[in-house]
Amino acid sequence: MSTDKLISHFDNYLPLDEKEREALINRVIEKNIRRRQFILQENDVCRHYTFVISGLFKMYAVDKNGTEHNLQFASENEWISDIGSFHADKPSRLYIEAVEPSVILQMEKQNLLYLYTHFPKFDRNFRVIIENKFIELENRVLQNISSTAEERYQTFLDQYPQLSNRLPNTQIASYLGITPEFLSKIRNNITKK
Amino acid sequence: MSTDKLISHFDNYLPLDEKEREALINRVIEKNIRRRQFILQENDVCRHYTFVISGLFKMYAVDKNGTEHNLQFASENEWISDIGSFHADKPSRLYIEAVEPSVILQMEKQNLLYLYTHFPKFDRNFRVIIENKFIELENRVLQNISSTAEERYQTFLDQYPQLSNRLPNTQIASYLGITPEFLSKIRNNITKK
DNA sequence: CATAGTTTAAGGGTATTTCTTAAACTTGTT
DNA sequence: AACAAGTTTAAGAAATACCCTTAAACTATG
Repeated sequence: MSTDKLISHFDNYLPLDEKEREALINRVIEKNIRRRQFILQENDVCRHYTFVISGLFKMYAVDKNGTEHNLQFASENEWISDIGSFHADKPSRLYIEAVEPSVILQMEKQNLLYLYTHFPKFDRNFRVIIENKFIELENRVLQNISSTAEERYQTFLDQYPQLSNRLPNTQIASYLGITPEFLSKIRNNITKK
Repeated sequence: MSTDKLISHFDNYLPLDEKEREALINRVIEKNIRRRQFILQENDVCRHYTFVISGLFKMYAVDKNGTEHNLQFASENEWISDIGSFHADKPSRLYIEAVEPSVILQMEKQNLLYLYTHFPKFDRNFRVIIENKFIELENRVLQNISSTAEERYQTFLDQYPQLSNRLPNTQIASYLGITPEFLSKIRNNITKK
């Protein structure tokens, strides 16, 4: 069962007991998502925390020129959500789109709040989960303000080797904040070395 | 008392009851910090969560050329810490330095863990606190990958007007990921408009 | 409380990085 | 097979860094 993956995801933190497991699996819904299908679109309120069982998503904003800017990727065993929109019930500026055919588990806000209220362990576990995501994001900001595009690309390859195989370079360029043409040039430079 | 500021900080989340307040104030230490004094230096393990009562700090990394890159500022009623170093007990790559004479409250890891274990509300409150910081950081990443230096500067002024008065432009440039000279040019451009 | 020392801001010139545009080519999808 | 999406190349333009000078604004302390 795909809920097993979610249960054992929590083994990386404080493992769930029987009651918590049951409460959790009764409050998530499994969905199959096609490639290019959206689970969040701009101006919609983000209503779910999404846990990826298999597949790959990108979360991005579209600027006034229509250019996409990738804020985050999420693959197996990762959570993805616009948590600003989710918690404030306000329209999102972001899209979340499947890059590969995917299977996900989704939890609505009222259900997450139920878990938080009745089982403090979820507060704890999600605190630690988001602390880790925060650290990751802090490193990314540091890279962005201190490194050249080529260094950022190398770091991306080192840090997410599996992702770099599953994503087209256009998507990686968008994540790094550079144009696909310039990434192509960087790759050419690296090859020559 | 400066601990009152900390207590009422939590009123923005789930307010603390009498026992929680007492547990909290018994586990923090107040310190006066001089301008330019460090509360964390590279290669030291970050041993405290620091809550700023008054004053202003910058957290930054120093690259191989000796250039500082500001990851974060923290003023009144904000938490600052290298949480990666703090939780993993590993040497930090960051400095936290007072930009102004400051008063802080510091909590050691064992005390924070005590609060987490005995009063679930702290898990909850720190989860929400870090969720908010995560959202802020996500917005900054989006800015970094999608906007010009001038746009980022304008956003900074709009978002942190008080900070922009208390910080020299060199520090703001470092936060934005540009050179002080280029920020000076940007300011010149803006004036002309 | 004055002055020397340090930090900050601004300006100009040149070098480097990165973007823009456009076209050709390759690969993947239906 | 046909269309869409992704990659590469190249030339010129724009954004930004780098280096240096000068002047102004702090700040420490004799």
